[in-house]
Amino acid sequence: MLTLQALRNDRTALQAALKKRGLDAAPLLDRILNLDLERRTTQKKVDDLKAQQNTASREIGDLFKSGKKEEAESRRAQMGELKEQIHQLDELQKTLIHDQEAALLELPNRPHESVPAGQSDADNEVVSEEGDKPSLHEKAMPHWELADRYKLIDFEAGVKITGAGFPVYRGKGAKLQRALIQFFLDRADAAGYEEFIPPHLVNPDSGRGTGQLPDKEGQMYHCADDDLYLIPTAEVPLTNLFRGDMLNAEELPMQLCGYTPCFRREAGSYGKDVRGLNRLHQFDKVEIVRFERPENSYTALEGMVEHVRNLLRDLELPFRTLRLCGGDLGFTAALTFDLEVWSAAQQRWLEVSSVSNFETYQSNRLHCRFRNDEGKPELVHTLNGSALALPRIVAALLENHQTENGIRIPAALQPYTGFDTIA
RNA sequence: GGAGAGAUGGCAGAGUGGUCGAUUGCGGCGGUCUUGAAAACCGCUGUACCGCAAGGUACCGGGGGUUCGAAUCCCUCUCUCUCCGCCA
Repeated sequence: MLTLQALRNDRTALQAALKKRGLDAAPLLDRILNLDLERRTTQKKVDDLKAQQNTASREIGDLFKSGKKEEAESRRAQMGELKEQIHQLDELQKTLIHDQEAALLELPNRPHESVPAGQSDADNEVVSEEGDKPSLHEKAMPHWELADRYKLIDFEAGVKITGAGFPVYRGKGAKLQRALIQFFLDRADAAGYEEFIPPHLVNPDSGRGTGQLPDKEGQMYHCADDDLYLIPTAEVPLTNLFRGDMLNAEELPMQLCGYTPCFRREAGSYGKDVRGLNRLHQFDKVEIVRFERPENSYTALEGMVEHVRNLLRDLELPFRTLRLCGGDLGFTAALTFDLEVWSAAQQRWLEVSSVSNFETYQSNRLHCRFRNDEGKPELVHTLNGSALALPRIVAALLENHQTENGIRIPAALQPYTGFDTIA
């Protein structure tokens, strides 16, 4: 969430920035600032009363010690009303803080100045496009047919043992998954990201830390008996690693990566969008995460995008980079670049990576800080990106590299698969 | 699952009802000394909120209670550790 300070300091600019999301933040900002004013007034009152109480208590203690018992007793008898007043104001203060916190949680992150205004993904800005879209032979198929033909993925078996959206990978299909994971992890390692294997279930505090809770509750699988959530992305456990911590300034930037399966309920989709590997309830992903000093975070973001581009180049996939517009920008992000690969057989772009800078939006909720050069605690900037999510990469690999004699494995991946063709 | 112990500042670790926001050590910052560094010595060093400031208030795992007054007593929850049981 945004800091109250950011909101108070420069409300006009904030309101203008949020407009790029298509959000009229004025009523919410008014509500928060009014609550803030009331909270401060109450604070002043209650602090004064408590100061009175503290002074009186000290004096009563002194009276007892110096043997003036009667005077002490009479002073003590007078404290009741003061106590009651304090109690009531304390309760009011709690309500105000709670309401203010709740209102603050409703406010999305402030878009970076480079974010274009816009309603939907149609308004995203194409930053660059790279690679040649292949022209396929006449009998070319979409990936779900290829997966079936070469016995790489068994969608029906997944439906039987679990349900739709839980594919079973088999044979070379399974090996391809494992090869991609290893390939992505090796590249992340070479780029300086330390590998982590985090838990795949997290507690509610972690869900709140990265912003999945409370608003996106329905998108995660929940284990009710233990009140744990299946992670929708490794971002959740990786970022929460440092929840509540004071980071060592010399250790910044911190670069983490991790492979995990990801679980998403994704209710409400249908049609070609969810066909085959396009949208799944369980999928694999390698995630990269950075904790940065604020002044470096946008340079770091560029670096992360370039890291992902290099992966796509090595996989010989045509791709483009989008700068998300305000309307398509995630709730918690200040700036996001999406990377999309061209799906030749489906004739459409598939999102394979989303790289974002959250600035202090996550770290404020996480209470994750470092000591700046003045020795003062300061919120870090957090960033993350997929590097990469597997299913749509697999879809594009199958479709774009298909020939009449089988599917060609890109050279960079062959050391990992141990085969150069799927036939 | 059973029994016991514990949770205090960046870290370690004292503190069992009244100048305790908290002794001390480490770490960090500044200084003396030194050509420089180390060592030694001296000093400073938590966070948040209110306030122009002076200052005030809160925070010793979370929540509640007792009391004029709680890190300290009581209740409760969470977590950690040790031992036992079960298990990959």
